[in-house]
Amino acid sequence: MQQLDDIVERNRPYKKADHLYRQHNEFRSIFAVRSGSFKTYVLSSSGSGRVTGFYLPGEIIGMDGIADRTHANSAVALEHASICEIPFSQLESLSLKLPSLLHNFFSILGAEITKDQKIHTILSSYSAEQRIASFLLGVSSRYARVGLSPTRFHLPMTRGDIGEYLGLTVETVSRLFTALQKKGLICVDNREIALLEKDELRAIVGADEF
Amino acid sequence: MQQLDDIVERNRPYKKADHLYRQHNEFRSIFAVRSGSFKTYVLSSSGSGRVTGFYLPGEIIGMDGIADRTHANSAVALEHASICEIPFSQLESLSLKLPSLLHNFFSILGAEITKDQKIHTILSSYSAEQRIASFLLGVSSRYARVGLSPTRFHLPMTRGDIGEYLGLTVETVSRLFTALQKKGLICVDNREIALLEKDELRAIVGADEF
DNA sequence: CAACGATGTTGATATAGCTCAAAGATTATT
DNA sequence: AATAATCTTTGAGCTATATCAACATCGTTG
Repeated sequence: MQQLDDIVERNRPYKKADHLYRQHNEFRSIFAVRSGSFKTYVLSSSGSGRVTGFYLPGEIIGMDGIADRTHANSAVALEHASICEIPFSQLESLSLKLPSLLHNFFSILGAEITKDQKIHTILSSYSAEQRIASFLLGVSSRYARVGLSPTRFHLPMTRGDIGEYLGLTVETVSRLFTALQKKGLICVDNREIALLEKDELRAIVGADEF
Repeated sequence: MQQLDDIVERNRPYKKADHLYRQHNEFRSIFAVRSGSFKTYVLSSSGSGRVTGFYLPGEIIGMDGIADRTHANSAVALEHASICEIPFSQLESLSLKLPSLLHNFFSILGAEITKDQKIHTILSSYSAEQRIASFLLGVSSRYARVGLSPTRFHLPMTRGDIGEYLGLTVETVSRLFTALQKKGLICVDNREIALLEKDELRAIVGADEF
């Protein structure tokens, strides 16, 4: 643990809209979010970006660069944020000496794979309402993991970001937030969300997740 | 290389519809496809499965189990197939001794992550026609990688499988195959596909892929 | 070889979510 | 404080794709 701590660099804080890295940048490090949040996105050649992920405190960003040593996404802060930078080459060499570190790191990579495959299922088979319900429950349990409230939280991203991430338009996201509120399942005050009826949200998603 | 070879187990061949592993099975190994092909899928509680991936010769299956030591998908042979089984715990301990093996393995995991994120973009923003074009070009370059023709190939999966994978219905997949054929971009004879105008397919996809 | 189940195609119709538009709310900038 | 820019909401109409249905083809098995 001490040895891992030694290779970690605590960077300057990032403010909203600061980039952690950009698409095609050389891959050097992965980053652990300490506070705040980031989104990753790709720019299609037609200009319009698509959000590929959101990263909340305690989560790891940057694994999109491991394969070909070039970042496939850009990563940008959604609000004031701070991170720990972990130089990949040092992580790699330290892994060779610390089996438990290697094991943990494999788990982190595996979790990223499992997470991405779950989104595949969501995008290929869920209705708009199911996507939103699933998204809210997902954010909820991610906040819970770091000791924050799973029922009342702040969304750091715009409706547009959520839409891009879930393959929906802004308008659809907005309408569904309103609709879920009318049904009494959530309470929306701009970006402040309260999940009032988690079980009903789970019922909407249907699958045995969360 | 010899040491890696020593831990690899060459299993009995699999025939169509044989399972390599099933959802919730304990994770023990990853598998390299030697010949034939597999699909991975999840069963939603509502019964209907969703295909999460196709695996062609030279590709690695099973990384969905690394995170929590339990397979998140099932994997089933689409045709006669053979694999190499690589017990994960042995791969892990061998990685500690062979830095280049570790490095390669990280690259493989990274490539899986990059691939899954690309599908995310496809599903969240491409039209049905773009999805099909992208899928065909993807299969083409994957066959090319193992020395097979990138312009004439056999699809081992059903239209239904393709539809589930791309978030489309069977009917839409079928109609688009017909439509692309009418435009003269591809030639379809049941599961035999010829890509006649790759550049035009690329133009449909639009992005700078392939 | 006949017959059955699985797969593939095509057509007609329905609908979920998109597009376009406009106004209101919030946040950032001067 | 005023203004601009961005974000959010709501409405009306449209369209890409789903759904439903019927039939054709393929491949397997008795």
